[in-house]
Order: sequence, then C-alpha cells, then structure tokens
Amino acid sequence: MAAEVHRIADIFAGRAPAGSRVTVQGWIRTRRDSKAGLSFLHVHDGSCFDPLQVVAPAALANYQDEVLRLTAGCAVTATGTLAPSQGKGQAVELLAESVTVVGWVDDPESYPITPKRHTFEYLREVAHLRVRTNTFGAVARVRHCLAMAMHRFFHERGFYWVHTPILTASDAEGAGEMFRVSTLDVANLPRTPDGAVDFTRDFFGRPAYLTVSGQLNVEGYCLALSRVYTFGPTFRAENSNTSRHLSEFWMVEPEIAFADLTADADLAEAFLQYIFRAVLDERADDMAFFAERIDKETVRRLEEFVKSSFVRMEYTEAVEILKRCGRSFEFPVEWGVALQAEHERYLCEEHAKRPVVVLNYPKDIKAFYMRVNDDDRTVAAMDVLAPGIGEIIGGSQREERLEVLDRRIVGMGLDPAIYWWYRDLRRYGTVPHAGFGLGFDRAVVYATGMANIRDVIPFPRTPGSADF
RNA sequence: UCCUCGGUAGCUCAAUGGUAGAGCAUGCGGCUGUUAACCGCAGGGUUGCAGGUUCAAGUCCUGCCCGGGGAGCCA
Repeated sequence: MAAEVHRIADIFAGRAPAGSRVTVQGWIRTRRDSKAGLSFLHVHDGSCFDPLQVVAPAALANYQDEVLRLTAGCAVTATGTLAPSQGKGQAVELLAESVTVVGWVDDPESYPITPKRHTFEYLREVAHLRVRTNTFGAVARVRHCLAMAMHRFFHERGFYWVHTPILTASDAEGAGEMFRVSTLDVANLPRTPDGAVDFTRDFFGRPAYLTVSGQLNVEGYCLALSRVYTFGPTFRAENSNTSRHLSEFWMVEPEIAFADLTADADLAEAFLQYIFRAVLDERADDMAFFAERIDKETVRRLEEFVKSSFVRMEYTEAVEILKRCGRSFEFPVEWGVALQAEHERYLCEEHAKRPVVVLNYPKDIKAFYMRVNDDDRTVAAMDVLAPGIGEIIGGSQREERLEVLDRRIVGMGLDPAIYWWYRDLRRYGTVPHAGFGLGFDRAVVYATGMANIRDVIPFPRTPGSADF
C-alpha cells in the first residue's frame, strides 16, 4: 500500500495533485485532538516553512495506542490522500490512512522544543534540536540559499572555487590571534637546549595554526586562473564577545586578476545584490516569517538593497562628512584614524541610508598587502558598510610591485623571507589584482534580521563555548 | 578584555529580609474540523556555585561560573 514519498514543499508547490496518494515523512510539531473522531498533526520535514496538516481519523488501527500519544518531536511516516482542507489555515491536508510512528519522544516532559516561544539563548543550549523550530529551520534554509547563490554567481561569471588550506604554518596576514594546531604532548613538551618548546618535533616540524584567511593562498591561483574565490571555515582566537563575532566562521574571498579597486567594488556590489535577490526569490516563505516575527524591516531592507546602487565615497570624504555632520561621537574623527563602529553606522544608516563603500584608507592603518596609491598616503582598500550590521565586506587591490611590497613588509617589522612564495607572485608575471572578504555568517544575519550571529550558524563556537 | 544588566519549576516570568507563585509545557478528565485550540484537576523547586551578615536570605555582602546588551578587535 506504499505511496510515493513526497517532500512537503513539493506538495505545497502542487507537484502532487489533489486526490493523489502520497507519503510524507517528518516530525510532529503539534497535535490537536477532536472528539469528532480526528486528530490533527502538524508535520514538518524541513523542506519548507509550513508544516503539513495530517488528519488522522480515530478509525486508524493505532489511533488509541499511538496517535493519541504523539507529542512534539515524534518522527512519523504518514500515508494518505491529499485533499482540499475543510478548515482554515491551509489549502491542502493529508487524510491519513496510516500513521506510522518511526521514533518516539522518550520523555515528552523533558523534550526541549515545545510549541511555545523560547528565547534564543535557551535554544543555543539545545543547538542539536533547535533546528526543529520555525526560526532555526528558516535560518538553515536561507543560509543554504545564500551559499548556493554565491556559488552560482561566481560560476556564472567564470570564477573557480579554490579550496585553500585550513592548516597553515605561517601567521601570514597577522589578522589577529590564531589557534595553534599541535600534536605535541602538552603535559610533556619537548624542549630545545635553551628551554623553548621544540617545534621541530611537532607534526609539521614547525608551529602550525588554523587559517585566519585564504587570501594569500588564493592570490596564487588568481594569477593563473584569473577569477577565483575561496569559501570555507575561518578561525580567529580573539576574545571577542559580541553578537557579530564567532571563533569559527565562514568566509568568502574572491580574487580577480587584471583588476583594480573599482572593479573590486563593482564585484562586491553585484555579488551582494545577487545573493540577496536569490533569497527574496527563492525563500519567500521563510522571509515572510522573518518579517513577521524577527525583524519587520528585513524584507523591505533587502528589496531596497538589491535595487539601489551603493554609495561610494573616499575615506577622506567620509572623514569630512563625519566632522561636519554636527554629531558628537565617542571617538573623535581625524584623518588617519580607523573608523569606529559608530562612524560606520552613521555613514550608512543616517547619511546615505543605504550601503556605503568607503575607498582608499590611510596606509598606516591597513595591511601590508594593500596597494599603495600614488599619493603615498593611502592604500587601495575598501569597506562595504551595510545599514544595521556595519562592515560586511573588507577588500583591497593588492600590491603587485615587488619593491613596494618589500618596503611595506619591512616597514611593518615583518620578515620578507617568510613571504618568499607570496613575493614570487610579484616576480613571475605579476599583474594588478584585487579581492575582498565577506563574512558569510554576517550576510546571513543581514538577510534574516536575526540579532545574533550565534543563531545563524548551526553550532556556534565562541570564547569559552564549543558545545556539540 | 572592558562597561552594564541578568541567572527562581522543563520553558517564559512573579515574589517589601518573614510559609516558593502564575502562565505555558507534561499527565488525567471534559469539549470542539482543530490552528501556539479551549475548560477543569494533578504532579513538578538544592532560587547558578561557594562563602558571609542576620533570629530569619530568592532578596543584603564578597568571590567565582554562565548568559544578554554595549565597546574594543575584526569578517
């Protein structure tokens, strides 16, 4: 008596006509009993936002013993006929001829996910089960949608996805604290004669870490494949305790050859608009939920985002705007200082009221690999600032001139020898090139309107917290 | 790391230094093509941890742990 298994999303999309026999498999959200001899089961399978209403008649053989004992979280397989719903709230429902319990909830009283409102802080403590809620199911689908749109965007434009290493032996970028990776026995470390830890005895024969960026590596591939990007986990051992930081996060880093900072900014704008448009097009159900329950503005903000071009301004111009705006900031603005969060927020949320790209920062506050401009005071760096979240993208044109790069490396107290292979790229067929880094999880925050980045990644890692 | 707010039933929250409470969830009963259903009854507590003050501490004090918000660092 088997019927074809359908995903609930396919049923709602009309891919199973009314009157056809189907089987769905999923988990119980709620059960409502009617003494008219029916139970209503809301079943979700993750394929879309809405659950399917399964109508279980009392005539089922296991009605008394099993159906009436179903609670939130139980796994079931239900087979029956699709029919227009007699009730309000859903167009179709499944009139069950069988409901098989695949997995019971042992102890309903202790099941953490009840059909009521939970705080996100609480749900983080049950991260293995929180994806069964409306909110976290929607986040997971939107996250996937953004990732697929990202790959599609790059693929359509001739970019290659490059799998840069996760393990690295060089603190190449100096981009913050790194996680050490070691197989040494920490209780009994090998020592050199002068008492230092002998890393020649470690797994790689020298100190090793988790990557803080794939950029330096991907530059090599860029100078052969022309258009490339990395996408993968990134690790920062910084003691950051904010709603915007994770110790393990996912970063997208495209890199384009024969390109300058303007091309980089163009790419960043097209990219963000593409992936957010995809969310609006493909996840209307989940986005409607976010707009209703999480952040009323989120859909409107995204629609605005994808249709209006970004404001572009020079760093020097941004400083002037901030000095003249009549606002007093906690941190005063002066040419040469890094922009603070309050400054960035003012620029995009109040001044421009849309995304802003700030270009050409003072060279003294930026990394060594950013290209020095002709004025010798600034580098070809850019930040994309988004209303409500702040810096979402940081990028630059890379220094392709070996002599200039060497001066910068030495000037920052770094050792050129360590960057021998990175320098090689400037010795053998160097070309102007540029790229940027996007915190993927921050993009998910922006799209969904979720307040905390820990709630847009399945199992968040933060200082003092690596459960699950 | 700094500033600030918080931690009481499975969850969300009450409780003037004086007997520990409600809603939801769960169990039982009732009612209804139901929609976070509804009505009644019941069970459910080491008040984050460790000290201290007091006749008496959920409440006051000290330290620690954990969480939220903000800042710094950044993506």
